[in-house]
Amino acid sequence: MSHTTGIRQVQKQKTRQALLDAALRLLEHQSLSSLGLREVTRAVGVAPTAFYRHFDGTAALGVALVEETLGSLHGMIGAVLAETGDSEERLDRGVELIARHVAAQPAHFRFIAREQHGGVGPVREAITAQLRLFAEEVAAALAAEPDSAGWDPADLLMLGGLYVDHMVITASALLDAGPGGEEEVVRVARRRLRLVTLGRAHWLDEAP
Amino acid sequence: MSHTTGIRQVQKQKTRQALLDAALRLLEHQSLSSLGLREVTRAVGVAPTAFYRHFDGTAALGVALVEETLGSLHGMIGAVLAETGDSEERLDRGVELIARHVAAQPAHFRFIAREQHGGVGPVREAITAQLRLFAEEVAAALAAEPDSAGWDPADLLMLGGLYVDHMVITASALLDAGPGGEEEVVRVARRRLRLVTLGRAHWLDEAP
DNA sequence: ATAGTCAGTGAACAGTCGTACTCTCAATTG
DNA sequence: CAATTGAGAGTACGACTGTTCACTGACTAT
Repeated sequence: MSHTTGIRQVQKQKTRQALLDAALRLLEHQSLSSLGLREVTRAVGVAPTAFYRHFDGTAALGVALVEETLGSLHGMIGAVLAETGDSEERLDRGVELIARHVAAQPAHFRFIAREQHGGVGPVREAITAQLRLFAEEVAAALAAEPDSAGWDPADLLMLGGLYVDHMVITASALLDAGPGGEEEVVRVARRRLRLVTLGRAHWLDEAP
Repeated sequence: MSHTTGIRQVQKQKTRQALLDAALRLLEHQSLSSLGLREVTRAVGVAPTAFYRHFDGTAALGVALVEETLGSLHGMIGAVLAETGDSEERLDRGVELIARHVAAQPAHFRFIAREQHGGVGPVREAITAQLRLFAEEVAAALAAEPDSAGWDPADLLMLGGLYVDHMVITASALLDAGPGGEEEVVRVARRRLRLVTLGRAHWLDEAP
């Protein structure tokens, strides 16, 4: 075996990441379908043709950005939901978690919110698939709770989807809210969640 | 006074509408920020320069499309909510109303969902403003109901916003769902609304 | 040491784009 | 009637786009 550092591979990954970073920055003020291939390479300081060494086109770059953004979030929500403690407490913690992540990586969430219904098919589908995965994870976490006794699995998935959609809406609202307006968004998001939780508590009151 | 038919004005409005229609059709598979001015005029069969007689640019055209799409919906929701009848019944009717409108004018709703978080600032703001108006209308309609006795106005606005956001999500889901999958979307949307309604019924159970 | 691999270069291609001009000629006005 | 208006046509401009091709030269495997 050799002590090869793999300089080649490392450098390639480095420029690839540079392309992703530059694209994400450019996408803060426009959508993917209007993002030019040359625009990205220019921002990195690389010849336009070098782009093809990493991606087939801007659409493929978009899909990679989806993975980068949402791939790292898996399990995190489940971890929060699995925490012990008061229901109200967990709820607040979940909202806070979102707020912190959005504040830490605004561009990533902006991108997701923007391209969730955007004009580039493959990217849209990638986001939809990831969000559905999240909904299933949340549903699985909910199923483990005693409050979910007697619930139809399909209804749990419905609830999970409701939470996920709300998460996306909240993230987007946080981005749209200027600095200082975030507190109000968080307050409303918490009340919304409380209302949903109330509905959940009385879901089985009626006859199915 | 004259019996002028105003042929000039009529023709202008006609081509203006043709531009809007053509743009809406083109926007089904791309987003506004990538829509070319020439692309639209080509679809209409008009010289590119003629575009400026009607809009400052594609952004202004987008704002006009927002007005056209959401302007006609005002009051409709209020009318549904004002209907007498069982709460469950009204709920189903509301979902059905959305489903019918989305099926009747898919392109309009696709446009709204796509540009709500899109890359064109003025359009995004126009949509946000209209949706907030809807939320306020819904809140006002809810306030008139006996179930809302004792509710904080801010909480009613929260609930109205929840309904509106849910409406947008449902519309988008209907568009993404292929033909035949719509029934499932409607079913889930109804269950979501029922859960929210349940939460609403028990909102005042706890101490504020 | 040598041959091969491959990330990145640079020039050139045919298009498309937005916008500024001038011009036309039918509808309107007085 | 004649004078004016204004929606749309036509041309031209420079700038930008995605993609192709042959190429260099540092790294890699043998």
